[in-house]
Amino acid sequence: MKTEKEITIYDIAEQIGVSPATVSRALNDSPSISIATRKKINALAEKLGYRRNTFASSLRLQETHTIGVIFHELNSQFITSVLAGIEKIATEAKYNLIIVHSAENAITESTNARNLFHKRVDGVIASLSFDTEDLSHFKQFQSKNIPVVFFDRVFENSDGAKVIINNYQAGYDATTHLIQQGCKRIAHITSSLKRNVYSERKRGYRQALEDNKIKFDEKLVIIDGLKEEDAIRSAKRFLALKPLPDGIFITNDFCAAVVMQVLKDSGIRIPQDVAIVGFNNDSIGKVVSPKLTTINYPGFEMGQVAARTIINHLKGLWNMNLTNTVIIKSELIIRESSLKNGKIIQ
Amino acid sequence: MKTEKEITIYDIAEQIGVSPATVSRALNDSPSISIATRKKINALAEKLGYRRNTFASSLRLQETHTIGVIFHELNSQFITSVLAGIEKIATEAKYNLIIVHSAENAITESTNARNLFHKRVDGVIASLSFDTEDLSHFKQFQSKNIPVVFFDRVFENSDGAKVIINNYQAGYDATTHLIQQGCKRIAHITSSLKRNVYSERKRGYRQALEDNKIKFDEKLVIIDGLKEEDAIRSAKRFLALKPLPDGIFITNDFCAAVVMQVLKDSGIRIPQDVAIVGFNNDSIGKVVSPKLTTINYPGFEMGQVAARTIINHLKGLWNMNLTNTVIIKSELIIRESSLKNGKIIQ
DNA sequence: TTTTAAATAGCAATCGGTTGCACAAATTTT
DNA sequence: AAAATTTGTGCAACCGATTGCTATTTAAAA
Repeated sequence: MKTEKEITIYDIAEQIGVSPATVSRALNDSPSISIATRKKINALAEKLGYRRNTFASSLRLQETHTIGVIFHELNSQFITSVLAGIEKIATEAKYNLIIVHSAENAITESTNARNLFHKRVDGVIASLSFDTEDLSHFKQFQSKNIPVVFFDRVFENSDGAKVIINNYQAGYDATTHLIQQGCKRIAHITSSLKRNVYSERKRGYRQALEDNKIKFDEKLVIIDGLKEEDAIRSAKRFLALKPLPDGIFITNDFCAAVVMQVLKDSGIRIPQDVAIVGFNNDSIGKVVSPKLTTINYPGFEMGQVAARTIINHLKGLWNMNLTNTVIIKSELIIRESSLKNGKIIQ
Repeated sequence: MKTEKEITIYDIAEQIGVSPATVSRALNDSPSISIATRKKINALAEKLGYRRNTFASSLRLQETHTIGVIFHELNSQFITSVLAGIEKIATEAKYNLIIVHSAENAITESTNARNLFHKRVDGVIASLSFDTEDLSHFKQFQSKNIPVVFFDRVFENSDGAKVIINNYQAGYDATTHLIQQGCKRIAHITSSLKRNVYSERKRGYRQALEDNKIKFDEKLVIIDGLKEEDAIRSAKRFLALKPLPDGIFITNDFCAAVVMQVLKDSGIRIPQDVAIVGFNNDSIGKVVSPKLTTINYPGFEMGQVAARTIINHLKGLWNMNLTNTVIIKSELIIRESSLKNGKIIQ
């Protein structure tokens, strides 16, 4: 079906009158070829519209210059920022990306891992799905010495490199802020505690309560998914709590926005009746009213660090297994939704 | 660096005592190999953890079974839905995807196209960036008979397959709805009129005004980007209009949400003072107050249609150039932000 | 039983780029 | 001017899967 014939190094070699080996070396800027020859070959290649056959190359070199990215879902600004960060570094280093997502499903994640393995990625960057129970599907990479870097959702006590934030601290800060605003009874809407990000935030939430002499109550912890319907369900469960809490720490901005909407529809005033703190610093937080207090989660930076880690490892610049965990800085951003007293910042 | 040796068809052939050719055929379920042999080979392949070397295969077959997807930006639910739709169909047909985005930049788009070309994708699905002026960077695909399908943002009078909605009709419907709600002076916040989606919507907006004997006024058309800062700027320009219009048709939900926020901050009541209709049916529209009236833009379906079109073409099931343009259905979703009178539907 | 046809599997070339080693030419050193 | 280097290129063997053509075996037909 192809119309124009594909140009190969053999064509170029023939036209210039050198061997294909010389052409190959010239195109790779090998110093063993004279500059004059190199120039001539590159010029002709350009003119003929030569494009390297990456399959032939990968076949011979046994490497793909490709990094696989596995993540849970494409539904937040945080995750798109991470991808942008990865993309930036990968592009600079001339690595290709194959991006797959698990839709929060452990089986899909496993299938995706298998696919990446078959596509022979040189390395993997991953964030775990909701219900992933173990890392067995990443073993295949280890067996071929393919590096894997986890970000965001990780198994904290597993081997390998990880890029995370201090979720415990973030949860602690968010809760402390609510307490400082005068909240006495604070609920926590979160998601699968199998995931470090949520369990750690909960730990921070709990510790902050206890440090302020507020009794931790498991009944105030509402666990569900992060989709719209899940958030609506969570909000309803919140509304059923008696007496109604006066603050909520919600581990996701979109979820927080939906909950806020449901509460407002029920005639609850925010923050006067219920103060809310979200998580992620998604742009949605700035278009809801009141604007959402949240934790800034630096996705772009996280993506960059993850990509840089794996690429440097692949290039042999450092051994990844030594640098085990990188912790990125996060911080509380105070807006209106949590301000029972005090001024509006921002 | 690899630890475990990679299994090839030669290893399998040797262990079973057949030729590599037989193994290859068996793994591809060729009927020219007896069922017994096929079973034996597949079982051993499985046992040894064989993985097909796709480079060797692509090199030999001169096809990659990969589709490139170029789109403008990863910032809306619409676009992630499109990707999900493409992904679904591609996965079912065992096609791989390479996904790149231009960040609304014509030069990046061009570079991306070049990269996909070098990676020898079998086909391309694309939506144009903001400031793309011409389709010259897609010529390279035509020259090799690589099919290209455009979706959403297209050049309407160019050759090739397109998957779009009737943007004119959608703009007409949105504006008519505002008029029916009693709006007399309706502004339009939109984006680059180089893009069909925006120019067509504007055309619909204008026609609706004229059909209802409202004079079209170019001064009421505000053109800017779609990011948060752009939307804030648009909102300020809107606020400077004298007399202030009583309705706005905004061609993007996120943008509409931001504008709404700015207007509310200025003490404007929505929809009483200004009624608003957005576009895309992003989930953000349901968490702002009042909830946003919008146009449902079926991204998932659009992605599926685009992918199906190109894959069927690649499989030779139909000739894409004959089926020129597919129009997907869109519709007005009425929520609170536009209801000056009438009941809330939802 | 012999001939013909069908089923099964192998040979060997091919896809295009890379690279260790060999070799010739140009340059420098003795 | 001869010997020792340095520089620039070519040869040929990979990398692994695929497939047209051929050869062999087996089953069916004459």
